[in-house]
Amino acid sequence: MKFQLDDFRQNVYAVVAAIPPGRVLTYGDVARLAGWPLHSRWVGRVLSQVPDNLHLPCHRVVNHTGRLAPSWDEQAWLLAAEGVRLKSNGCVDLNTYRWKVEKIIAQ
DNA sequence: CGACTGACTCGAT
DNA sequence: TATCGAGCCAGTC
Repeated sequence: MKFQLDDFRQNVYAVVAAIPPGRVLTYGDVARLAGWPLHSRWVGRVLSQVPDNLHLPCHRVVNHTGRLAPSWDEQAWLLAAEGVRLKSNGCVDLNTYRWKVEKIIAQ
């Protein structure tokens, strides 16, 4: 199956939209759930291009260490508003907030 | 065609 | 958790 950015993007949207409030996912998780485990980098690219009118909770997506996206200060604020407590170094506590899900998109 | 880039990840330290 | 290095993959120039 050839990689299609449009399909991938749709899956990413679906995955991100399904993240419950107060939980977070890593880019790798989103990529895996979207059906393309090796495209974690593409998740970041897609999320950076997601139109505002979709109102996706992309602030609930962080990298695998819990670090937030660079040059996006609003993310920390949004997370805090949902009760996600950041560690003093600005990282999300993945052990506490990482969303544990097997699979939400049928391939 | 090739080099570079990135909101990434993983293993070792 | 932090840092390093190597691997990753499609887009861009």
